[in-house]
Amino acid sequence: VAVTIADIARLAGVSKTTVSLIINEKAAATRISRETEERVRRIVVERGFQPSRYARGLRVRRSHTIGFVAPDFVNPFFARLNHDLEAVARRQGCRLLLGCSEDDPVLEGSVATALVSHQVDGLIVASVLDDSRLRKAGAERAVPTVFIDREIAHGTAASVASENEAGAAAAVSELCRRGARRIAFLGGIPSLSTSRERLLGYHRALTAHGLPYDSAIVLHGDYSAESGTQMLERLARARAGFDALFTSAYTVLEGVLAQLKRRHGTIPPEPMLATFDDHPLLDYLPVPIISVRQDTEALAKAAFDLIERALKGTPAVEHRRVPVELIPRV
Amino acid sequence: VAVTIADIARLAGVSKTTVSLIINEKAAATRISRETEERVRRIVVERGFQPSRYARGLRVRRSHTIGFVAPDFVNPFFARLNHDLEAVARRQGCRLLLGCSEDDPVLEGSVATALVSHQVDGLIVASVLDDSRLRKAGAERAVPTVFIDREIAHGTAASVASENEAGAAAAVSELCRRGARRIAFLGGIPSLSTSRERLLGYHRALTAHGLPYDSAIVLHGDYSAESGTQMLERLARARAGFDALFTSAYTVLEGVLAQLKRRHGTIPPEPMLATFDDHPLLDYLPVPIISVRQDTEALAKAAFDLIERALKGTPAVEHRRVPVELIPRV
DNA sequence: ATGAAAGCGCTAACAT
DNA sequence: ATGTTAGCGCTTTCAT
Repeated sequence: VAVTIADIARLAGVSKTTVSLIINEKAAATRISRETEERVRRIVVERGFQPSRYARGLRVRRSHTIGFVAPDFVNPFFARLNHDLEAVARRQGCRLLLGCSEDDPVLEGSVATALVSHQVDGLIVASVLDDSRLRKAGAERAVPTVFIDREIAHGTAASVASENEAGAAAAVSELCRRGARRIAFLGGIPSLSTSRERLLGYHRALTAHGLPYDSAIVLHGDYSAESGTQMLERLARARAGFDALFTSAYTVLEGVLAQLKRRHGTIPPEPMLATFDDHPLLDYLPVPIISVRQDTEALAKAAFDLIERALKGTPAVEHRRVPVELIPRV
Repeated sequence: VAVTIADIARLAGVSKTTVSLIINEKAAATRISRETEERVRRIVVERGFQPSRYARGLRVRRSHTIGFVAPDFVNPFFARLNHDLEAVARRQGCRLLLGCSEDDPVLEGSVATALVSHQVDGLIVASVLDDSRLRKAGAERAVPTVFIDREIAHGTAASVASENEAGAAAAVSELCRRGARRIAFLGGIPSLSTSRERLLGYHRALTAHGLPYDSAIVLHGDYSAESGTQMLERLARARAGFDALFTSAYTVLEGVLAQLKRRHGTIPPEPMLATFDDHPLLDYLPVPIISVRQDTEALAKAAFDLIERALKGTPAVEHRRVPVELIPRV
């Protein structure tokens, strides 16, 4: 059914080489005459010829496809990241091939392998793997990989992430400035760099404001709304008082809000709330929620930049950090 | 670098045929002895052999890849759709290849073409094309295509969409039941089936409740937040009174909320608000927003089902509708 | 129960 | 300025 390069060649009365050179814009070498080029191009358009990526990929070993694996594409942070990655891919003439890990290390592994077998030119992954599992994962990839959002084993593979520590510190400081004295920390998967760094920022802000660190009000779970709900319940049961709450991700905040509403019928003014990540609708809640907005566009650009670099044979293991924006909401 | 089927064959002391048969689970024909199979499998695992999709695709004409083009992956509806499509693709051993149209017909065309040139087995598209442009678009695809969310030219290609009319009618009826007498309709791109059908539902609900249809409070724009803001401004300037507002998509609602907040400093209890689409955070707004939740999982499943069917050579042009859920919020 | 060989559509080195 | 040819890694028909 599909028309091949051979068809075009026959139709134009030239060789496949000639056609190939023309469609790949390599007629530049003045090798091909103006008129042959015209003629061939006309026929190409006429017949709607589309070179097969498969045949080409088989030869050239470039798929113009890059893989993106993330735990969840609904989470507004990853949704935006996804959107922005697609946009920069598009500008580069690439396509994004998706894989969802559901924050499950095993699934992540199989999904990444699947993408590799699809011959992606590069892999961008928001990984749930902790450092211990790294070597195994690293081994199976001959594909340029950059870790995004979550940094794995500093020093092994390139990565791009937000300034987690500074962002968390800014948000927690803002809580302090508003008079909070006991701020609970509801974290995500504790082994991930995001959680660790945000906890560090929390700690730093506490210290800066002369507040003590109390592990009784520092909880961990995973990055799901249910986990947010559960952590808040645990906190309540423990009767360790608190007047403010910092959630380390949007999803966790969602769970917290659900639980607050369930308990109070509405979102009460106390505890004060701050969160990593942002969402437009936060502007309209009855209480002012301090949030930290990540620059997904910059993250996306940086990730591609690193992939590009690796593809060009400069496999520098670089770690980039992107600034975040504090949205105070008064 | 990569290990090929020839390597495995050599290592195992068998032919490529044998290896191929084994990795494709076609040893079932008892053709291959138990022990050869074992041996080959061991070596495959040992060497981490991954057959090249390109070579295979070249032969078999199946990429196990399907394309998804949507206007925006941040919009929570499309984010969820994207997420769910990835999940069902994964279960089928397929991957999702992304393309964003930004609700621009030209971009949509080029992005769809790009996906086709990547040899996707099928195309799922939330199209911004209106009926007039259809023939052109349809022509370039020899690829099984199903339109999702937005139905193009009833009768030409398969489609899956929500019960837009019923959903809108339910939401608007709920507004009536709460005492609304003049309900404004803020639509999206008027040529799209979603807008038309939701408008129909609005109309039907009005009629059912004995309310007149007044075109002065029925506006159209596009599916962006800015458009929501502008429509609300136009409405205010026109001084055509209204006591309730129905937005035909989440994005439009976002723009409306932004404008309301800008004007009143907060979201006022009047006008009453209802919208197509849903978001978890709507639960926590200070005013009860009636929303209509689409069943993205069902949409995703249906879309794949139709693609599957077409691939199996039953190219029935089918139009599926999936029910929506009214979330009243009192 | 297994192998040889042709060929999918393309690119690129090497003629001419 | 243009053509020949040898693969890329795989599947599949046809032998054995």
